[in-house]
Amino acid sequence: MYFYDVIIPRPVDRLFTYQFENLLECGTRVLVDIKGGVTPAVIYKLVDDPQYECKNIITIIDLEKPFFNSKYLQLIENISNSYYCSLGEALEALFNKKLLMSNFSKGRKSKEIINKFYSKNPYLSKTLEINNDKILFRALKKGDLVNLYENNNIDERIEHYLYIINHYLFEGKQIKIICSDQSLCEYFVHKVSEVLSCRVEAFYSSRKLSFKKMYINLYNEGELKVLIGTRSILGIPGRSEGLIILENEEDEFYKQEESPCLQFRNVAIIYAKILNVPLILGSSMPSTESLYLAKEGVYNYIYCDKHPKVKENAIKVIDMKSSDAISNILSTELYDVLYNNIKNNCKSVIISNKKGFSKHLVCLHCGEKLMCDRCYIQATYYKSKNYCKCNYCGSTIDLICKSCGEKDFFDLGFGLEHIEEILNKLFNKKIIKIDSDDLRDDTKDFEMSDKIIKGEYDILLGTFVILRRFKNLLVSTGAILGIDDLLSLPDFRIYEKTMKLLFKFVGHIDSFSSAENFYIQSYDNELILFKFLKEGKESFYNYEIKRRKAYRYPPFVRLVRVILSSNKNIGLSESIQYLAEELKKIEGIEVIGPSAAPVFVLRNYFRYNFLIKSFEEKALKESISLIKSTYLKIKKGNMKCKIDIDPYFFI
DNA sequence: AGCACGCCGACT
DNA sequence: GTCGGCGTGCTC
Repeated sequence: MYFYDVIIPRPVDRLFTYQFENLLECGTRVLVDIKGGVTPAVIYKLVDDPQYECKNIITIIDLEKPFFNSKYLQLIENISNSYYCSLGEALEALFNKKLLMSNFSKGRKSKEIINKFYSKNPYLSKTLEINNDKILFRALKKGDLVNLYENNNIDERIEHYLYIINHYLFEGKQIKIICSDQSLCEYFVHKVSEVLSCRVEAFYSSRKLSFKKMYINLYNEGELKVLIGTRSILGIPGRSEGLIILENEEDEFYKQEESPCLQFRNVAIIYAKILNVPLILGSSMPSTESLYLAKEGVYNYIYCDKHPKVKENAIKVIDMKSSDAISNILSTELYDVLYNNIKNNCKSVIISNKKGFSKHLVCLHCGEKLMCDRCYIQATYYKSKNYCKCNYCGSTIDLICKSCGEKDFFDLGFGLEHIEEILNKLFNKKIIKIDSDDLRDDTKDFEMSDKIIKGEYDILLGTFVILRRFKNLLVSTGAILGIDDLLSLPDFRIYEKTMKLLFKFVGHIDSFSSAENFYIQSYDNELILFKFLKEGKESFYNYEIKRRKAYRYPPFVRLVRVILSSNKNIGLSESIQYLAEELKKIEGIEVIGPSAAPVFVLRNYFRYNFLIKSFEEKALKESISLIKSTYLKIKKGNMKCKIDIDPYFFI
C-alpha cells in the first residue's frame, strides 16, 4: 500500500493523506472521498505510512500519464507562498474546478477534426514584411526571462511577435499568447490566422465547455502549438512550452478580484522562471511598476516607439468653470465645433465615462436619493429601458421611494443616455451610443461595430470601451466629457490609468485637420496630466515615479488591503480596530486606517478595511500570519476576511 | 467549500 | 414532543 498527500481544491489550509495499492506519479488527478462528498484531487507527494487510518483513493482520472507535471506543482507551491493561500486555493485559482474532473479523452471523430485543422507542425505561411524585424529577436537572444516590450503600435508589436513565434514553432515549442480581454484575443486570432498554416481560435470563459475541454486536451498533449486566450490559459498545463507572451501587461483585468486575488502578470513571471522560458510583457504604455523594474535592469527593456508627440496645438482643454455650458454638460465652444462638423459632413467622437441616464434619482416628494437595495450606492437610472440598476452588484431597483413610497423622481448628473438625448435635440443627426452593456450581446456588438467601422454616423458617443475596441477611428474631432469624475476615485494608480486613456484618446483617433482636434472639458484645466499629453510618456513616468516614491506607493512599498465584512454590522468596527491594533506589534510596516470601505455596503455585506504598507518582505509575511491567526480568534457569524496582496481595487 | 452535529423557537 | 433554523467545527 502507498500513501499520498493530495491537493484538494478547497480553502482548507492543510493536505490530506490517502492510500492506494499502486504507485502513482505526482500530478496525477484522482477522485477521493472526503467529509462532504467525492471530489477531484491532485497527487502532491508520496509519504510514509501515517499512524492513523487513511481512506482509499476511489479512482484514478489520469490513467496514462499525470495531467500536471512537476513544474506545474512547483507553480502551485510558489503561488501558495506568494499569495499566502493553501495549495488547494492556488490550484483552484489556476485551473477551473469544474474542468478538473473531466477526463479529456477524445473520440475517434474528434481526432479526425484535430488532424484536419490543427496540423501538428504549423509554420508561418507568409513572409513577414516588417521593419526592424529582428529587434525583439535580438533582445530575446540576451537570455533574460522577463522582457518588457514597449511599442505604441499594436500591429507592429504583433508582427514582431510573429517573427519570434516562427522561431519557436521551428523548434517544435508551444507558445502561449495571453490577452487582457476577449476582444483583444479575437484581434490576435485574426492577425495570427492570416499567416499561420493551421487554425487558431481564442480561449476565453464564455466558450462552450466542449470547446474548452478539447483545447485543454490538445495543448496538454502538445498537439496544439499556439494557444491564444485570456488570463485563464496561463493555468493550462502544456507539454513543451517555449515562450509566453502577455499583452497589455498594465491592464487591470490581470488582477483577480476574488480570493486569493492573483495578479496574473506576476503569476506569468513566476511560471516563466520555473519553466525557464522567456516571457514578453507587451504594451503601448506599460504600468509604472513594470517600467520602473525594467529601467532598474530587473527586466530586459525593449523600447521601439517611433511615434511623435502630440502636436502642440492639437489639444484644447476647455475650462468648464469659466465657460457657458448647455444643460451644464456641453460647453458652447464644443457645441460650435460639433455644429460645424455636422454642417461640413464631418464626424465626431465624444467620450464620457458614465453609463445610463443619470447617476442620482431624487424623490420629488421627500428628497431622498434612490439607493440600491443591497449596496450603499446610488442607483443608476436607464431611461431607454425605464429601469434602475446598481452598477456595482448588477441588481435592478424598483422605481419607488423607500422612505415615502411615492413614484416621482427628478434626476441629477449626466450619463451617456442623457448626453445622447441632448445631442439628439440639438442636432437630430445619426448618433451611435455605445457602452459595455451594448457590447455584451454578440449580435448587437457585431451590428454596431460594423456601422462604426463603415463610418455610418455623425457623432459616436460612448464610454472608454470605444478606445479599447477601435484602434483607428477617422474623425474630425474627439472630445472627452467628465474627466474630473474619473480622477476623484480612491486609487493611487488613477493618474496612470487616466494618462493611458488620454494617450489612447489622441492615439486611436485619427484626424483630418491639423488644428485643434481634441477637446477635453474639465473643471481643473491646470491639471498636470494635460501637460504630459503634450510632453509625452517619458515626462509623465518621471513625474509618476517621483510621486509614488514621495507618497510611498508601489513599486517602492508592497501594499496589502484587508477587508473585514459581514451581513450584520454588529461589532464589525471593533473587530477591525482590534485587528489593526494587533499589527502595531510588527515593525517595518505602516497601517493606514482602519475605516469604513468607500462602498460601505456591497451585496448586503457591511465592509471595513485598512491598508498595510510594507517596507520589507519579512514584515509582510509576519503581518499576514498575524492577521490570519487573530481573525480566527475573533471570527463570528458570517464574517469574512479578505487579504488582497498588491491590490488594484479600493472601492 | 460542503456537510454534519447541535442547540433553541413554532408547530401537529 | 419534533421539525427545521443556521452557528460551529471538521475533513485523511
